Amino acid sequence: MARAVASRRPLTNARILDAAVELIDRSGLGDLSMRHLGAALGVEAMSLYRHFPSKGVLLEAVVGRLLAELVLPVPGHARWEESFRALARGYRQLLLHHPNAIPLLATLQLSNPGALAAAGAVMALLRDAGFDAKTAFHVLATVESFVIGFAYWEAGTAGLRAADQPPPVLPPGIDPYIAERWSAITRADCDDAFEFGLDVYVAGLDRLIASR
Amino acid sequence: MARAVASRRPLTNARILDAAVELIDRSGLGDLSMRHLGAALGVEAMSLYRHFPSKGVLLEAVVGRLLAELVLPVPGHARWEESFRALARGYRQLLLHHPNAIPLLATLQLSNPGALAAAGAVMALLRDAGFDAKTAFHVLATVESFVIGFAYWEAGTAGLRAADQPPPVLPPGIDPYIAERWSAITRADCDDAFEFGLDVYVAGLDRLIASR
DNA sequence: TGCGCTGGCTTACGGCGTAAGCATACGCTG
DNA sequence: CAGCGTATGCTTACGCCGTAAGCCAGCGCA
Repeated sequence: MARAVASRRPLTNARILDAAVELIDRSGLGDLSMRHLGAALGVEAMSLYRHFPSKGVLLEAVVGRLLAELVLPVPGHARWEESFRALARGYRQLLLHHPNAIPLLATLQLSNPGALAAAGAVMALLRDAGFDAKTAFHVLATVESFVIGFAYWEAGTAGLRAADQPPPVLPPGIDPYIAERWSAITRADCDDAFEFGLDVYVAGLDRLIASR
Repeated sequence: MARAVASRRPLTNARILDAAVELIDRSGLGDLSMRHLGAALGVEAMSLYRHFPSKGVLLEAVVGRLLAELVLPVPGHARWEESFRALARGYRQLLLHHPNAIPLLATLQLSNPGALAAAGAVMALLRDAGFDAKTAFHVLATVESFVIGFAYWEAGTAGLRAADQPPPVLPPGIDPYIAERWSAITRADCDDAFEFGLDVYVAGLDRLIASR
């Protein structure tokens, strides 16, 4: 029966991952089941297990594929602050480009080769700028946290609720600025807030350097 | 059969939420199924639907319960930097106290009454300190992002992998400091990194204020 | 020619959220 | 005290899920 299309180009690792990313982007993490993914490829669910031993491993590979999209800074190509900002912005863009995958990236990136490569690039960048290893590591950890946390917040706040029915009921006594803004945060607001966070962080870093 | 224990204290909203939090803390989000939760309470899964219309609503209530643990700053009680740091630390502690619930808090806190109360407290704190509403909102968004992102990273990196079999294989060419540290990040390292992030942020905020 | 390998398919199991309806027991009204 | 409505928990059933186990067509090589 399915023999009719059996002459189809065979499944490959890359084809599966492409389909998985597309499915996640279109329908969200919750709809990424082995059966759906198989159906998207014209194949039965169990066939996928020829290529990935479990769904968990497949998800790790998805994370690797997504992180590979990240453009890493060329060493010594610009002032470190600029490379630093560019990397943070690039990471945010990557996350916003795949908002449904953010929980995945937030959870699984540890020990992922792609993540380690990115981490190494940041470390090199900061050490070239004169930071000692420990401080560079702290910067790495805190900035990565900030970007992921921000994208999470942003996707949840400004993204998901775009076409919701009611602006969620606000309990009384809430801060007036929040009450006004909360239900209509725009992308531009988020851009502003993100750049603000970067400004504050870089300024603080500068001061810390200066005071040593 | 279950009639034997039918004289048990009846289910209440609060009792269910307590059991849910305990179950999450002990066995993780993945094991929080309606059947398990029911079993933990000596009750069938479907009985829970008398008290919560769906699992999603129950999870939102869990988030509310957890956020209620957060100690909010008393207005005008200390220098704003101190209140600010205390709140960030308290939030981090709350998250680390329930590491398995972090994905929940990261996703669901928007529009949650508890979250809005906390947000309002931060806004009040910052406006008392002289920030204009827009800046205060930016600070709120970025700091909240930082704390959640950091706790996520911390729980995943330093927490979950505590008793893993092999330190995960590192691809070659990785940054030497990371290679050395990655597989054995201690809680103290995380404390340092978090305080470092706070220091940098507050310093940057100071400088930004001064330059106005 | 034959044989083993590759890459798919089929079936089946236990667990999930939850829709629908049943049974019990408590508190109110008369 | 009798009778009944309502609150609360139980049972059954449906369609999902991840995946273990085994089957089979067709290809490449000896």
